[in-house]
Amino acid sequence: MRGAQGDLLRLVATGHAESRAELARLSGLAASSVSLRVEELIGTGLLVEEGSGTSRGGRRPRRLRVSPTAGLLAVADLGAHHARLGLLDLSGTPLVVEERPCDIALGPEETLDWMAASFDELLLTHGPPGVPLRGVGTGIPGPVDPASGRVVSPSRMPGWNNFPVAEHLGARYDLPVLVENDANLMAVGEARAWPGCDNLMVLKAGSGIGCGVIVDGRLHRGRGAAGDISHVRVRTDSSVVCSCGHSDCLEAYASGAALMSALTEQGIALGRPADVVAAVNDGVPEATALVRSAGRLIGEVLTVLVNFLNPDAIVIGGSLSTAEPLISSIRAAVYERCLPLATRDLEIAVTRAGPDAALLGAGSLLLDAVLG
Amino acid sequence: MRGAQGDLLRLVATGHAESRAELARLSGLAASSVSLRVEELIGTGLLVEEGSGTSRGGRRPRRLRVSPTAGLLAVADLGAHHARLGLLDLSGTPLVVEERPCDIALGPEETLDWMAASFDELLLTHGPPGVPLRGVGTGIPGPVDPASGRVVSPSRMPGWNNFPVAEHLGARYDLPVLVENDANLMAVGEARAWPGCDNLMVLKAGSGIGCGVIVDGRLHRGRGAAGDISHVRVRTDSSVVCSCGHSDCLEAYASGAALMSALTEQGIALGRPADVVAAVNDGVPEATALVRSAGRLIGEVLTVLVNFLNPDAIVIGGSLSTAEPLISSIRAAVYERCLPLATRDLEIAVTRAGPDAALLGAGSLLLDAVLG
DNA sequence: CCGTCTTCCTTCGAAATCGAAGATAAACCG
DNA sequence: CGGTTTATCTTCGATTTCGAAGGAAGACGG
Repeated sequence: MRGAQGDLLRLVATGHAESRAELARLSGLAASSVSLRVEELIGTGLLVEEGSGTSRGGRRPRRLRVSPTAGLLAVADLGAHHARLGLLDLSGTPLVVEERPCDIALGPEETLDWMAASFDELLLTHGPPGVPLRGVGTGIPGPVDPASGRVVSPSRMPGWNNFPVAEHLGARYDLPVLVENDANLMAVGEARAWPGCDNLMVLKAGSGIGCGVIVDGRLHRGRGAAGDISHVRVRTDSSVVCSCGHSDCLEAYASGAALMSALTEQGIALGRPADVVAAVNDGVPEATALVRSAGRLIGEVLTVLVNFLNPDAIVIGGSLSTAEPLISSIRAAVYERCLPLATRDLEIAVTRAGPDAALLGAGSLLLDAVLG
Repeated sequence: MRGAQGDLLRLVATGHAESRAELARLSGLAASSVSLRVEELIGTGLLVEEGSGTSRGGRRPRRLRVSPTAGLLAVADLGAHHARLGLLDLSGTPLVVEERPCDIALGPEETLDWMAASFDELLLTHGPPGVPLRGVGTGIPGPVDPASGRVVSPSRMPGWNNFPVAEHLGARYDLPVLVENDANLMAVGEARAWPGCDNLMVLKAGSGIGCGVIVDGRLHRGRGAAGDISHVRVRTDSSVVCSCGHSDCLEAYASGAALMSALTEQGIALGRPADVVAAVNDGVPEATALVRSAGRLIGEVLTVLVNFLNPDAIVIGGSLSTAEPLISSIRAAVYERCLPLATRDLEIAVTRAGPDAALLGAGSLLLDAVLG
């Protein structure tokens, strides 16, 4: 699976190429070499030829696909109280996705064991027999050091600090293991849904506020902590001290958790961020006003970043992203205050990849590891 | 100069490789293939063998250099009232650099003609005879569309809006032509002086405030306007309307132009930003106070970007960068307010490449075009 | 319906690249 | 000072990759 062969397989798996001719164009190899390699890949059962594609004026291409029996990826997206778990084939297509309640406060060992048990269960019930598991990946709602696969100073994951998640999973699975921040995975997942957009900011608005950054088509990690916008100081009348020790952090005003506690103070008790959206859709004026103000604050922070990064699109996901007032007030703030040059072709939109974005992103990154 | 040969030449020219062995390691080619190519490059006179390097425990490498007769690059860095002009050899080493007064307000044609005449003069007086000019590049103190080489909505370049600078130069020189924003060029120039730092923010503090961004070792352009931080809203007591139409932009408080006009109001009239630095060094308290406050404002804007981009270093250049209070107040603001995770290994330092950073950056980018 | 055009894919000799083995040259060390 | 180690560079047969030419399959147009 090494070298040129991996490249070709990757191009097919990611949907960038569907025929030998496309592979030749995209890989830069000669058409003859592509044919040779593809023949080998079909021989080893990783690729299959499946009917023919649509003609572009000449002979129809013979469509190539990654074999459904080539392997499976087990991926998860851990949240504070819920996790999404799924199985993907090597082209990143989900076979099954489930959301289950869990509690990361139980600590890393227990949570990861539960995750592994859930994977085993999914494989038993939904995994086609004989298809091998080829990689395991999970998103974490906190900072992750990409090199070591450790959780680093998470703010809301008691007991996880410095825990070697990748190592722990690696001991159980003798396979490529991926551990990455959840917003980063979301960003990678969205990136595939935004072809032609090489620079993307993906905002995850849920209990917390996360952001993943795609630069030049690839996930930008910086030194590991890139994309953090939750502890930016915002301009407000009041003054709130955030858990990070500073005052007036964005997170303290605009995160799902902050909205819920503000609503509780007003006598409206809710259980999870999605309930805030429900309240907004039910026309609860307090909820709508709070969400609007959160959107404005988020938008004001984004103006700085839009001028600086000049992305093609801002994509908003997470459980709050279905609140229309949030999106429109973010849009208003960004378009009002950013440079025309930066907003001229800027799209601000909700997630295209949907709630499985992080799982798809995990699949995408795992594929690279598997085909390394 | 195409393909593998260009790659090898580039590695030597950029200083990444000095011997055949290093070339083999960095290019991924087999050592034997490298030897063949290098022999050819020496044959065509582009590369020369020059003595031997220092041993790393075994046989000493035979040091390779780009031939001084391989070609010249003519580069310029246009400012509002002064331009730096220089000739570089193909390894990006300056043969001569001069600063000359000029006035971009005369419009693009006149300014560019003056630039070309200056290049001709430099070539006559300092260019070794028989060495061909291989590329021409210039930095522009305003936004440049990288694809078309046009100036786009510059704020302080009357008559330049939408002028096709690259095309104009291309008509005069039948050579690769580079036109790029000056802060971007500075960033590229600094990047070579910061090996191992793949993510860099380079601040140009002069009459205006510019910023170039290096992500993953390469210049980040976004849609063409990336790096703009001058029109970010800052938190201040007073309220000033900026030339962009919004209020309280960073540029209106912290740029060299803003500092000069503030000092003029206090009865201290100065001619150029460097005079502000002189005033600070002379212990003029008004100047020092203003520079400190400018540094704090810049630093507060940078906190957002540091959390977001998580760079390896912030490099500060431009004529104000020699004012020590500016640097220290930027440092203080960033270290105080950023996440520990983001500042743990963050370096905040003044330019290593010096006043020629933009010229060196132009050379670096031009080399890519020449060896395309 | 039949020639022409376009695109896709394969065949096969030519050329580039690899990589193992050896030659060269210097540092290290008792 | 001579053997040992380490690193650089070259030689040469084996392998991979290329690319021009041609075959295959369908679109297009009269």
